[in-house]
Amino acid sequence: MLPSYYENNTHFLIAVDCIIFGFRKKELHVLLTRRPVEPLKNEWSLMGGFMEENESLTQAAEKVLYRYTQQKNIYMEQVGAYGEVDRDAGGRVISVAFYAMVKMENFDTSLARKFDARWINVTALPELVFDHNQMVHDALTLLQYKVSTEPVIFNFFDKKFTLPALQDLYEAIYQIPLDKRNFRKKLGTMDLLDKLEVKDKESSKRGAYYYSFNRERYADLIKAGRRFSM
Amino acid sequence: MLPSYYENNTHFLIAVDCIIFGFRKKELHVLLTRRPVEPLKNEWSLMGGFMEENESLTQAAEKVLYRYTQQKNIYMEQVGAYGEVDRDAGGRVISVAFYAMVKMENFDTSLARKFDARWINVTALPELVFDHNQMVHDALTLLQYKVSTEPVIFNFFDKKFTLPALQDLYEAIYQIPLDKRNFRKKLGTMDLLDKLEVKDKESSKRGAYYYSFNRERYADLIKAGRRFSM
DNA sequence: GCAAAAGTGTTGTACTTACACCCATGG
DNA sequence: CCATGGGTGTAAGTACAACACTTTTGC
Repeated sequence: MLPSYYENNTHFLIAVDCIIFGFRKKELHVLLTRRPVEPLKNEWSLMGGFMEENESLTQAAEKVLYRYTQQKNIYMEQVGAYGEVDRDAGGRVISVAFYAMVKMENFDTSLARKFDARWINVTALPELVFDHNQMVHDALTLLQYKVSTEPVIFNFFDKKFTLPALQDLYEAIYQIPLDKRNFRKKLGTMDLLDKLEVKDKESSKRGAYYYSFNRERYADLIKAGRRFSM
Repeated sequence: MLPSYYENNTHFLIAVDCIIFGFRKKELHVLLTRRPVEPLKNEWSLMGGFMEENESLTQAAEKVLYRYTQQKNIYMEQVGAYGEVDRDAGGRVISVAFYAMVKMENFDTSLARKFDARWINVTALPELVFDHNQMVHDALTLLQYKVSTEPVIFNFFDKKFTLPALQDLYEAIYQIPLDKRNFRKKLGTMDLLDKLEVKDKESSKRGAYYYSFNRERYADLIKAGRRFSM
């Protein structure tokens, strides 16, 4: 039996909206869909869903992510809660936004048809429903901060990546060009990447070496009181 | 009439919890209270309240801040939403945390008696109810970031402040000692403070000059593409 | 053989850190 | 006159920014 102090208060619908980021061909994309229900049916929208009774906010977000990507263990972080009274034209809904980094190389394109989902370049977003444009903006700001202070950018890749691709990704996130030599020097001084034997021959004739992120050396760096910085 | 797509979903209690920071005598404090209701009645808790029907999250937080401080226009920022299933022993409640910076010099001590409120040094917090310790920790992390990148620290003062007090405050927030000369040099290069005629004679015999933050010059600095950094 | 992308070092400048003494005043 | 906190500059080290040419290879 719940205390009446609790139950005499208003109850609210809670939604979770996910800003799903992916990287391909030098561009940072967001996974959008055509909103399947009224109001604003068929307008562009983030991937979302209502929170259910026996799940945490995090679990609700994981559920949404799994539904639209079929991937598990996606890197995800909360952006914040959005609670303006009129933010959702369909009713009083408080929404909690999460951003996620997915490996687009693994993305199942049949999902796109099933959910009417499309990857849209973050620099060319259409008008989204409700406050979703604001959410994307806030998510990108947070993403910029995160990838500059923690080695989370590697979540966009499936284990290995080339340095040109990594630089392209940082440039797409920061939305500024970076100097190639300075970029590689800075990466080099942290000594966190392992150069692999293989090259990516798809995006150039010469081919670029693949690298992988070394978690053990990152742990050592942190233990030594140093920090990731890009 | 609401679409059934909306109303067929579970509704939740939403609370707002405020981490109210204040600064006095070289120490950063948080305003705590003894929880007035069951469960965990009389345990240490943040200031909070349930969200009501016709208010935004921000308005709900402002309401809580006003109730416990009687101050308006308090600088406030959202920390995030907390939604673990068992986070509140009294029922299923999603809480959104906000931190606030208040001017302790203006604080009305009669409020302390009325609400059983006490300022507690942030380095010596007791065990708080639910996930409130986590909220304070997250709020402090965010506060550290904010005061290093935006000139928001001045919200702890009522217009004027001395440089020793400002340095003490940064040290209390960062929880590391700072070098006095380097601190003043860095402040000086941004040229955002106006030296006043008057001195504070309370905390030393010689007295320290008061300064005030110059909003116009800060706007100019931003316009010039530069940024606040401390 | 040439276009297209990968890879590689140096130098000047700006910022950060470390550090010690004199000053003003109330008691 | 002395204890207490306020105020001031310099030099070394580190990090950042700017910049151009050679290498590889598919076509």
